[in-house]
Amino acid sequence: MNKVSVRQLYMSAEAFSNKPITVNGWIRTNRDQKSFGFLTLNDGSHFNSVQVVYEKEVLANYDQVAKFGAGAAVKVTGRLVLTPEARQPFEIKAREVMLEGASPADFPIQPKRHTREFLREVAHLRPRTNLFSAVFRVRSQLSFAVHHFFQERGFVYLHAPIITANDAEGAGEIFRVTTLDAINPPLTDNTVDYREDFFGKKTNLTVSGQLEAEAFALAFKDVYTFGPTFRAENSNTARHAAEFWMIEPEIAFADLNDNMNLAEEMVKYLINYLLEQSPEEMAFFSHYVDRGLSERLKKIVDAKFARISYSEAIEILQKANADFEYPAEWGRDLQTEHERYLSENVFDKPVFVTDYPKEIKAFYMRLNDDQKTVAAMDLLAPGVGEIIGGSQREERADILIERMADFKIRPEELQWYLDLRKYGGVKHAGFGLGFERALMYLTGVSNIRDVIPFPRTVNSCDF
RNA sequence: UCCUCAGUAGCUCAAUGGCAGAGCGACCGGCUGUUAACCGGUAGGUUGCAGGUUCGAGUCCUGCCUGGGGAGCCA
Repeated sequence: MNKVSVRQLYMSAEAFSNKPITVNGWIRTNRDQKSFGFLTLNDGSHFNSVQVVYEKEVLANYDQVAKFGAGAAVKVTGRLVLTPEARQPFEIKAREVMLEGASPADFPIQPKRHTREFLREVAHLRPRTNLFSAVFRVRSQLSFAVHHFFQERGFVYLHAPIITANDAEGAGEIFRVTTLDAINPPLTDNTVDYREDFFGKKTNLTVSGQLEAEAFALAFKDVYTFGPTFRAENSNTARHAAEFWMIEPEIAFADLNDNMNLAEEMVKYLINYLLEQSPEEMAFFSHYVDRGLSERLKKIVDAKFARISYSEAIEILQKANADFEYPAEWGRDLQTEHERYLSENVFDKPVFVTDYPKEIKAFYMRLNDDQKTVAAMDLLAPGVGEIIGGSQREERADILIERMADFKIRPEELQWYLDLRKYGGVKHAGFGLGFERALMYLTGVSNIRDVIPFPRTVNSCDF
């Protein structure tokens, strides 16, 4: 028997026309009548489902099939019939419908509208809904697109460590990694003695693979990381998670402009990739999740991203005819309301903001000639805010050491990082792209918890 | 962490301090082409938890828990 996926049917329906096939999947809806009925069957291989027609005079178990509930798994054997005049392009005339796994009446995903909040509580079952079926197939596609983009350009993919002893990145609160007994840890002078811990020192989950990526960039020239990242921040927003994935390219012999060019090229590549590879899903998002999404994304591909300096941004904001809760002021970080105003009102497309005051950015960012700003860049996208943060890195050892001192980072903690400047150091740059933020931007899904299979956030680690 | 809104049937929501309800879903029945089918009927409740005020609390007060939205932090 020819076992096929629903995707195969949609890809080449003609080839299967009138042929006997077997499809395995889960019932979305079951509508029975007196002598025949219809199953909507989805197997996850395609956004769309396939309609199965079953008839009393064909199926010996008709009465049982008519009672199969939503969520039940079945194996359907029958003949594919093209139905160009009907609402669906084809259907399966069943010769046999076998129950593989029953689903009682209390199956939570019923054929009715559910809120995202409710579906989060049944995260193990929500992939069987239209929305999450689309989201997670696109998530898979987008991961692949990221690799495609960099591999086509000769970048080397680097697996940065998940566990690290770097405590100096300043990228946020960390999760401690330890095997010590939490109730009775080894003490020396009344403080926990991490020399007795697994690694013989304090260790934590990574907050960024950047420092390691820099080491590899200064060997392979163009590299990227793509892996999980952990932040123990007590953030309670729709765009923060404790565990998320980040893409961090790092390019050598390159400056901030090269960096922005790469970021812009990548964002456009990812959009194009999804529009081509996931047309059904993107059409669904554009219709039901964020109206007009596809058209907006297409416009972005053709647009030149705006680029302004932080100082220019402050000027625009100060002259703006807008009622900000906090007025823009040079030296202070941009508020969310400022970022939104810039990306949504002023430019209505992604905008790079560059050259921030050194005090509000990380120690490794390259000091500009004005001695007041650093070669940093944030990409602000309408609707989701900051999706990329990056910079040209400080390659001058003496200045880097001064900057570390400003941030109270002892050089011996990052001797290996300083070594990179000592031995063949060269100008280089890189950025971090929040994978989920990109996914939110590209799908129109507005809560990060709805683009992560099993999200981890403050006070929530279920499943 | 702060501000704010909410928590009542499986889900989404009503209910002036005075009998706890509807729609959807489920279940049962009907229907010869349905497609988030349609028509008729049935069942379904510790009103988030713990106290308090009151003759009487879903409703008012206090504390806690959970969730949404916003802010900060950031990707």
